[in-house]
Amino acid sequence: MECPFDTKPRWERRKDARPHELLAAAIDLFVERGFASTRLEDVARRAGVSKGTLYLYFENKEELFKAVVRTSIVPVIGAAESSVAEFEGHSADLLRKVMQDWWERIGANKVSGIVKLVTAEAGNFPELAKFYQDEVINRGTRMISSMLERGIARNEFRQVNVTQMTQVLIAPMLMLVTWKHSIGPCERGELEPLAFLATFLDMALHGLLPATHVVAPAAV
Amino acid sequence: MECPFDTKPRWERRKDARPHELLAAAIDLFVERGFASTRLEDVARRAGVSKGTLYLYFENKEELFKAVVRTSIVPVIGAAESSVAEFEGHSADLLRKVMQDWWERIGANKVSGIVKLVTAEAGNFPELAKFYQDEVINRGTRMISSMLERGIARNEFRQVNVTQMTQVLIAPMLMLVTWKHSIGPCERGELEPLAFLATFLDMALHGLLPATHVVAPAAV
Amino acid sequence: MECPFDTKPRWERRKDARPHELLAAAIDLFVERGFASTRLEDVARRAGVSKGTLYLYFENKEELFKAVVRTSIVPVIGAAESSVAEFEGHSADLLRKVMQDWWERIGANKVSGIVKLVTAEAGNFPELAKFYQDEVINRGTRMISSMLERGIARNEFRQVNVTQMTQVLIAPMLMLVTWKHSIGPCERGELEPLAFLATFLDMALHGLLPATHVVAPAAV
Amino acid sequence: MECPFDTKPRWERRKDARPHELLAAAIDLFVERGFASTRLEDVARRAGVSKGTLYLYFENKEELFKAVVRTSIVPVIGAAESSVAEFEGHSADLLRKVMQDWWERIGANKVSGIVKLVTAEAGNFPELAKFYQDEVINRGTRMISSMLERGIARNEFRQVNVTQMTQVLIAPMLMLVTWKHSIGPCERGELEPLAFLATFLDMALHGLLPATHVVAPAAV
DNA sequence: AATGAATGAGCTTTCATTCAT
DNA sequence: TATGAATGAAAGCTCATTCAT
Repeated sequence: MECPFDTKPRWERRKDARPHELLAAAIDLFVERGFASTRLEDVARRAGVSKGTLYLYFENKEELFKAVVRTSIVPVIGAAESSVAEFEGHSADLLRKVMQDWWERIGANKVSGIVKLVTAEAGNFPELAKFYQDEVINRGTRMISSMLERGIARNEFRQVNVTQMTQVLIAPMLMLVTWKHSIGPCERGELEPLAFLATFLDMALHGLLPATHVVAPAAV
Repeated sequence: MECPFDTKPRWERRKDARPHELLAAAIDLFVERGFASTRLEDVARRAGVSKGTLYLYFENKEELFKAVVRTSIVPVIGAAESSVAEFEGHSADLLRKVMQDWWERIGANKVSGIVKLVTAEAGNFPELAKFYQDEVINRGTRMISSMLERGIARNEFRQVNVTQMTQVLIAPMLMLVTWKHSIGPCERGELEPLAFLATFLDMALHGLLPATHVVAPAAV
Repeated sequence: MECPFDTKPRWERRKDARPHELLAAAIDLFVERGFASTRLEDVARRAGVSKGTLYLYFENKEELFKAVVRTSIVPVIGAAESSVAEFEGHSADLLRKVMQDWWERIGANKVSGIVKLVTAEAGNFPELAKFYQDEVINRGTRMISSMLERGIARNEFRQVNVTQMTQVLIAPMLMLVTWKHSIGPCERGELEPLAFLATFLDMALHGLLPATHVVAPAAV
Repeated sequence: MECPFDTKPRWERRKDARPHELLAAAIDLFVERGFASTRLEDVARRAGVSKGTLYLYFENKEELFKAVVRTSIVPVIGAAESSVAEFEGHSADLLRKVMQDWWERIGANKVSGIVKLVTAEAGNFPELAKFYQDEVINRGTRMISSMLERGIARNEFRQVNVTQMTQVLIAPMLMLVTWKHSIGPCERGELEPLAFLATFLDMALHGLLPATHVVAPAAV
């Protein structure tokens, strides 16, 4: 006789869990092997389902990848947008907060591998590139720019070139991610990410804050 | 008098030119599509030869790639090593020179695509990763470290942590390359590479030069 | 009522039958063309499937070949081992039985082509050679030797050199197989295999049986 | 200053030697690797010439192989034919002589590899098969048959079935060759070829000689 | 909803043969 | 006569996607 509880067939109980399990498996493998080299069969196996099942939930490999981005990265941008919209303090502190959140939710996380993957393979998958551009880069860029504009409007930042400064702020994140997922693992002398970010922020704020501010140089 | 019919031979014998032509085609395609996605048939076609011809000059795809690295990147490292060995002036100027040379010969060049390719795909091709590690990363790292040690020995630099500072100096080059070959092309607001490098150098020298020194922001 | 249009599905799902069908196709083609010259696409086509399907069931060409050997030859050795272990009569009769079984299950059969193939190509495929050595030759040799030792122990055979006599007993089988799959088909005057085997057995028993025995020429 | 003798350019002096050198290289490689697996480039290299040169002397791979057979095997058949035509003694001695000559000039020699190669690959190269059939097998068969007929005509042999006995006489040679070039090298307990041939001859003569003859059994 | 067998285009590599030099 | 660069048809194997069950 079987246990009277939990008699529902497993697949039924799991109906809602499937997409999560598949996405979790997908993110792992995409991060490990990149987009082109990840085999859908492996994703399915890691999620404990068959290849066909994967196609019930995701139209194809690209849609699966988009879903991974949508669940792992886009929400972080949304949160950052909210931070910018709702923050009440000094813009320098807002900037610090946004960078710190990025580090916690992406940089230090497995998800950073997805960011690196896009920089690595976007060229070969134009549709993915476009999707990522629209959903992540443009929104992220806009968010950072709006943060700068807020600072300028409140006279907390100098009248810098917003577009260019936006790139400068993105750069260290991009670098950390590239480092972590390519050269980094081979190197002995680690690039200490938090110290690096701090240095970068100091440098950036040096260019952003009105002249009267004095910033102590950070230890790299 | 020429024959009025199309007398073009089925092929032309160009033993000496072939390797160059093939390497040129290979570098173009590797940069455009990456290692895995580059088809040897396309390389051959672009060089104006057949698939088989390529194999007369390069044992296989990996060897072709190594040859590309050997001809396009390794010599730049060699030149930098010589610079470090032979330079007579202040170590800060040496540092500037090395960075500038890098920018001219790699960063601003198509070759930068190869550097980016390696960061993108090394994980999937361990033998290539090892080759690049040995021939480029280790040598490059050693070269930069020796430059720092020279500065310290001559009391031109402070007693910094050489290993870590080496990474910091590599980082902006890595970033420029990543930027240029992934996000960059999609962006409107360009990251101005020379300005970026200059900023980085200033920041680095700020940490390197003895406290008494006053450094005017340098134009790279 | 059947649909009057051609409703044949693009493919049919025959999981259980496939391995057999593929092995049957493989054995035919291996026997016809040898190992190196057999194209997996042809094997697949003969089995009525596509190239890819073959790889669902066999990891690669060598594994396919091993599977052919395992299903067609190895069991015959197993059966012979059992015969030797269980036989109760005179060792000369056991020897006759084993040779006769070999003829029925291998020599007279298509499978003999596999034996010939191995002698023909083992030199070019060391891994296959090792496999066949382990699974067939060593086991077969041991089986024949044990048969001889049984005869000697029971005083039914003379104290011959077991190792050498084992080779002698293998030789005619090898010859028949070589003959059948190379010179034989071209020849008009057939080598009558059964008569040949009988002659050989008589000769061998002449050397094996104690002097006092008188053996009537046996019909195998 | 150079030696005044031997000033002719090497290629001129070698003009006549070329075919020999190529044939020698070809026989080595055909024996080592078989027909299909032997690369003409390797043959050329071993002969110390270029691939193109090989094609000056031999139309293609098959013609090269035919030439190998013509120089290494056909003459032995010719010699045997002469023996049969000119021999003056007892036919049994003629038979022994022919077998012994075969052993010395083919069986014990590298050339035996060519015989084995044909049994191994004839099926895949019909034109070679036909050539070998005409030049070697048919002539060889005829030669052996004529030897038997001579014996019968001179009342030195019984009235046996010539066709079948011819096959029986070919068989041990075929077996030795197969053994030597496939299973043999793997086996510990060597099949002693000369003893094996002697046994076979005794057995054959037992069937050939008139009843009054008494033949001592040979030690296998 | 779930499965996994089946497909076939695509890619790297090999080598007999040709032919410009 | 001699060379060896160039060709291109194969062949083994992979994997995203489809679809009968």
